[in-house]
Amino acid sequence: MPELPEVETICQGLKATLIGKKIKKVRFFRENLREPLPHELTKTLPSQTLIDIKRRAKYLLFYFEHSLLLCHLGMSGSFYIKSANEPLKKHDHVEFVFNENFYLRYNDPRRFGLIITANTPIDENPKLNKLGPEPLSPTFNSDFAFKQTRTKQTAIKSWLMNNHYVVGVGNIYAQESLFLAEIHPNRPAKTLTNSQCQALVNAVKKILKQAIAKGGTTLKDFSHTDGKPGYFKQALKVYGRTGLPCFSCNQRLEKTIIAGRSTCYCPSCQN
DNA sequence: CTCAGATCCTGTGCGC
DNA sequence: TGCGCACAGGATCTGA
Repeated sequence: MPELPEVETICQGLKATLIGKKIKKVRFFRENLREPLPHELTKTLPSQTLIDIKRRAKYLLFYFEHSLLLCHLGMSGSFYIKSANEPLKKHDHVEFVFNENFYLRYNDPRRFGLIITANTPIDENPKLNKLGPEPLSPTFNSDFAFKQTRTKQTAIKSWLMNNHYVVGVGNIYAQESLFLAEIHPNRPAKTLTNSQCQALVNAVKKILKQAIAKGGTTLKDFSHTDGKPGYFKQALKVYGRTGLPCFSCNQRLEKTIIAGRSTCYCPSCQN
C-alpha cells in the first residue's frame, strides 16, 4: 500500500494523537507477520510513554522510554486509531492500548508487514544500515544519481525503486517521476545524461512533496490514521492509465512490465 | 557484483 | 452465481 508519502502521512497522524501517551496494554492476535512478533513487548511496553515517532524510508520508528519499535507496512498494512474499544476488524493483528482510551491497531491482510524491536543507534540496525539517502534530502542530488548510475545496466525504473540508491520510491511514484522527467522507464540507468539525472531527481522531489501535501494516494484501502483518504490519486498522470490519452500529448499511454511490476508510460513524451 | 525472477499472503475484479 | 486466473502500494532471497 504505502510509499513514502503515505508512510509520512501516517507518521504525522500518529504523532499528533499519541505522543506523550502511556501504553496500558499490548495485544497480539497472530504469531508473526513477515517475521515473528516480539512477544516480550506485551510485558515490557505497558507503563512506557511514547516519546517520539520518526520515519526512515518506509519504516516507522516508535521511540518509547526504554524500547524502540521498527514497523513496516509492506503492501497492505495500515494503522488506525480509535478512541473507544470498538470490535476488531478482520486482519487486525496487533493492538496498542494507550491511556485516555486510545486504541492503536495494526491491520494487514497480506501480512508482508513487519513489527520488530530495535536497538539504538538505528544506523547500525540491519534493516536500515544499507538504505540509500532519503529522496527529499540534499544527499539525493544529480551528482549522486549520475555517479550511482554509471555502471548500472538495469532499467532506470528498477534503479529508482531499489532502496540501496534512494528510499521511499515505489511503483506509483517511480512511474509518475519518470513521466514528469520525460524519461522512458526501460532506459538502461547508465545511459542517462547528467541533465536527465538532474531532471529525474527534481521530478522525484517534486512528486513526493506534492503527494505529501495532499496526504498521499488512496487507491483502495490506504487511509490516514483517522480513516480519511489521501487526495493525490486525482493528480496521477500515468499510474493506472494504460490505454488512456497522455495528458501532455494525447497519445495512448502504453504498459510494460519492469522487474515484475506493471509500468505505464507515454511512448511519445518519454525517451 | 549485477540483475531478473520467484516468493511471502489475501482480496478483488475480470472473463468465461 | 460461481470458478479460475491475473494482479495489487514491498522487500528479500536465489541462482544465472
